[in-house]
Amino acid sequence: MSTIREVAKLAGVSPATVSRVMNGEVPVADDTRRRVEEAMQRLGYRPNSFARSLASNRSDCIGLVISHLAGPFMGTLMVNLEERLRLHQKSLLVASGHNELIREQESIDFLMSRRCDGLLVQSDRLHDDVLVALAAQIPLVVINRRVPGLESQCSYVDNQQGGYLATRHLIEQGHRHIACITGPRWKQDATQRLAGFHQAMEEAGLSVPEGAVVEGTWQESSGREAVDTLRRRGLPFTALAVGNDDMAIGAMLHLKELGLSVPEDVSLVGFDDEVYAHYVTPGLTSVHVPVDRMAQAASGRIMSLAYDAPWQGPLCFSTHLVERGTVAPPSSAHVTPC
Amino acid sequence: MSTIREVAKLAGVSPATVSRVMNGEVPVADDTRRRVEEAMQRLGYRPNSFARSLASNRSDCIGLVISHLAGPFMGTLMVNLEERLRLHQKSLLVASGHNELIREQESIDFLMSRRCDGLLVQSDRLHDDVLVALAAQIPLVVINRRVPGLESQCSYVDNQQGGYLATRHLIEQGHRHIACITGPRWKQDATQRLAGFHQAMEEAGLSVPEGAVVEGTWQESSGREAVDTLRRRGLPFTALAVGNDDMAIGAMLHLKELGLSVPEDVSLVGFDDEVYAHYVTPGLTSVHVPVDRMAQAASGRIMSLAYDAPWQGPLCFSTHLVERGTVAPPSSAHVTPC
DNA sequence: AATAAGCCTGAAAACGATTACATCAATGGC
DNA sequence: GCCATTGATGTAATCGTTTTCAGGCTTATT
Repeated sequence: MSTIREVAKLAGVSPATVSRVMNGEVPVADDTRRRVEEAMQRLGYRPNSFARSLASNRSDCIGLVISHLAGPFMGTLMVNLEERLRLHQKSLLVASGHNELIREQESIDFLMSRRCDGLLVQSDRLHDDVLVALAAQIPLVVINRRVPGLESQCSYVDNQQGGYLATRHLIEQGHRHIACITGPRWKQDATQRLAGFHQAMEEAGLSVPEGAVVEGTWQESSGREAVDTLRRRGLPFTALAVGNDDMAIGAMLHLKELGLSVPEDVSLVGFDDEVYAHYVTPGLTSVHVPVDRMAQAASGRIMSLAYDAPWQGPLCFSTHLVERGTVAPPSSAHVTPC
Repeated sequence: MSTIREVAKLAGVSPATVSRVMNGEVPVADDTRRRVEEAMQRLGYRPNSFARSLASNRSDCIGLVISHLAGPFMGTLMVNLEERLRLHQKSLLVASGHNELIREQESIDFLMSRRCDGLLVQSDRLHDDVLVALAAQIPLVVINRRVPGLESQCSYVDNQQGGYLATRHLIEQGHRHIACITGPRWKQDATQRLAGFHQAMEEAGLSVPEGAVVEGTWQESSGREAVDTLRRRGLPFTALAVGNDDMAIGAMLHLKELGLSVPEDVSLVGFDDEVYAHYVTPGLTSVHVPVDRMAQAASGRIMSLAYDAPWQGPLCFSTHLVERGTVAPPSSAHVTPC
């Protein structure tokens, strides 16, 4: 493996000049540049990234902490992040939080000890103030979450607007008795979606009876259980606004097992618009989340923070409703299906 | 940020000794070790990974090339890889091939220029000989593919056995007219699964008529199209062995639209056992692929190649059938449903 | 023609670890 | 009691860049 010195020698210049040719900030005479480039070519020169980092104190790496790598839209997230970063010759160093607070913290420590130039963090568990403190130490962008006081470094989706959209759609179809299956309360996206539900109900002058909101775990199974819970509580409902697609599908399959049909007896709206949302019959109406745009914004923002790249654009994205087959007007016969 | 020299000074030893304490290969007196550790603690010392890499010519990074990051089991794959590597304080550098040959090659170049200590490659497009040549340059483990001459560096699933399992299951249920929807011919896993199909058919003395095998694209839509193709060809079939779950679900939904019921009129077996395989009704019977074990083996193997870590274990894993509701004996009335 | 203002380039000092080699003391075998 | 071995440590070279500083050469300004 050849070094910058060998290239310099072959081109008849100093190592400094070779460095300048590579980094292209400082002006270099055309003739010199050509000679250096030719020499690099001839030797198949590859700059040593360790030496470069040591001298420049830059790693050209961006760290990514994901609370759960196998989660729903992590694939889409990573594709978009990786693509954008690589355009700028930056690498993506990935660490998983494995769904545990302590491991998320460890991941951050790990990536910091690797001296990443910036950090992208997708985490529900870390406290707001931990993130604020972190942002003071290193260029940071928070993904899929809004941290008060750090708005300009958070790329996220307007989950409340999504919840509102889903619920208003049900209301517009004539539903008055709408229950809600929400995600874990400690997750920001879950509570925001729930807030949107309440907002739409209130706006329509509809009351949300005690017990009409059931907390699930995001898992399909908890969607099934939530249906049982609602029935046990004896609450009448003709529609369900559900916090994500998995729970919605769980609820839907379970309703069918109970002999109720969707959307005739119960209408349903999911959230996330997963690829498999239309695998159920009828296809699940759901709220689409623009993960790709969120990821692109996050990478743009981290580039601007870590490398002063020019950047502008929104950091908060709104959702839209994808109508399939799980919503219909309530049949008057079924206003009280339980 | 403090340096090794400051630690050495505070502990009253030489930098070399501090280095030895950190790396722990060479013996250090207990008393000295304690003093050094205390000094590191006091200063909050973090070794500079750039300097370390430059001097030791090791990056402690493993590169991962994924042909398509958002693909089906990439999440599971990455969780397991990351976890194992981090146990050994190694980082995972991720690059995506974005489903194009040229970008896969670029990804490899990119990771090589980063001087990763080893490479994990999941690719269908790169030629066998490219991979063999690559393995001569850098510790390499190929994921989900068997490269002739590189068997000891490939972690993969026995797709043929899986295809065999699926087809034999259909045969055992009494099916005689079985069609197959396969993935793209140029993908090794697709052809292997198809080979398993042929093996089972042959073993049972069943012929595979011309046109009974339709090539799809792995996408759900191509499953639908394949059903049309088969019907257009006028081939009688009572069962379908399908190359993956998405196409299987596409076929299933389309059969229903055509007024055929599953499994009464047509039985179906998918492949991959995706989380959403049971979202369709009835749940899709499918072949389970042990991605986690494949990933664990891959990380163990790359550790052994790149860092001489002890390692042993299998690199080829077999699948098993997960029975749900899409397979039943053929009803004699429907031997020729088309 | 003298001076100033750019350009372009080279010399050399970082950057902060690892590691080959040397040293010295303590131990053990004979 | 001598020599060889082993263990613990220090010295100093090394890894391959980037970057500061200084200087030489052009060109423009007066």
